[in-house]
Amino acid sequence: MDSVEVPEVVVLRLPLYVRALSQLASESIDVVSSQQLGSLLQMTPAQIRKDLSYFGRFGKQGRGYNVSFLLHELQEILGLDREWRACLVGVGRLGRAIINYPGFYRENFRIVAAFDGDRAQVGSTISEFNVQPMSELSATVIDKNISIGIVAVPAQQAQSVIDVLIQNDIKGILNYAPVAAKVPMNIIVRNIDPVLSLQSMTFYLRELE
Amino acid sequence: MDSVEVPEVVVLRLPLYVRALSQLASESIDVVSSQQLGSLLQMTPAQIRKDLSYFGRFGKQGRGYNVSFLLHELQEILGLDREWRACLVGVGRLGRAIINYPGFYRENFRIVAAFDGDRAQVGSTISEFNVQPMSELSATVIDKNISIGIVAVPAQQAQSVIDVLIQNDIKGILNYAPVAAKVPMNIIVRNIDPVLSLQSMTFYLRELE
DNA sequence: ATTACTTTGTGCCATTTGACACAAAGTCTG
DNA sequence: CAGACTTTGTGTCAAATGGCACAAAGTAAT
Repeated sequence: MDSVEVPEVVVLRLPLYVRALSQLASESIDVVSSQQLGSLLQMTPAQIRKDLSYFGRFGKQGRGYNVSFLLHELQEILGLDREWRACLVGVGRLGRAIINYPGFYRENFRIVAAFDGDRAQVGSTISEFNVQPMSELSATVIDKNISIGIVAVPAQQAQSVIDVLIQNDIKGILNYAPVAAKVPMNIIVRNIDPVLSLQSMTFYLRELE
Repeated sequence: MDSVEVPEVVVLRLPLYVRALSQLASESIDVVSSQQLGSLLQMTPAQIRKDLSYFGRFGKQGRGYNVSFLLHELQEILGLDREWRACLVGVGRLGRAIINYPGFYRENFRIVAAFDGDRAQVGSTISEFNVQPMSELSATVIDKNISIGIVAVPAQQAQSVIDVLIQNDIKGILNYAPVAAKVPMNIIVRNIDPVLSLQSMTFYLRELE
């Protein structure tokens, strides 16, 4: 099947296609060309076609791509045709915002448990979640079939939290802490770090003044 | 000076170096080699040296880099040796979390105004901010010398908000809305989109089950 | 049916990006 | 101060990435 390894950059773009296609589907648009998709996403049609060609031949010459067909194919490729369960670690300001963010739920990501290393937080209730101590992580991950850990603790504690998650067989980590996590190669980490984004932005803004 | 254009990938990595160096400085470490920095950040020493070489010769052979010197140099290169003022657009759940996030302030990014297109929100007070109507954006941007716009409105309204920001001479946009913003080339956009991150993560998690 | 379009999938090439490896320059030890 | 290390900065090459351009395959209109 995948005789050639799919480059990671390609995988990173697939969700963009999924989002654009969802949008088109919701507008009852049946067919879309790589041209149109490209102008929606600000990228060249050739890149879109090439990305898709890693996975199959989804289009029709002279016509384009069937929106709902391609959408479903991509969702299946990305594993979005199922529910994913995550646990949150850290229920400070950031953690609470994450729990209350409806965007995860809408895309079939379920936060099903919340942990905190701070004794003072444990036992409190945050929007229907009972905040559990880290010692219960092991049992809860198995019990609730959790595969993703969301890290929202201060920088100093992040690495040790990540270590615990990995020890408990978590394979994917969404890291909001401002640290470069050290993890084995088979663990997938995604960092959310608005400060880094701003700090690279100012390099270009600076030149304008 | 910059006879060769600095690649954007390099600029994106500089903030990582700044962060690591800050960490080292706070531990009173005076000197660091590209080797050590590399193991901290999980990258090859050669890449670090090459990245830095775009901007100057900061190291000493046989010794490494002076931490506080290199830190200051990079901060200056990135324009982090000054304060940057931003306005927030959208004071829903996400916007409120952003306002209350102390990480921006700590790194010299100041949110100095908050706007919302929703009449119902305008006039309310959110942690000392008076929420202003979009009609006041133009005057406030000039008045408060704002150069960055932080977009935290629903997807549907994002593009029009971004258009307004650009019309008012905002050159950098931190976009939390799940849309591919259409902007002229001279505008710098950084997207914060945890759902996209998760959706590319599951591609790899899926293979494990 | 024929002709003029449209659009895909991909071979090919140019550009970008990353890593190796080494001379040059400095440090350290005895 | 000599010799063994260490480490930078960069020339060179290899790999990854992106875009062009075109044959093949379809559509549409007369």
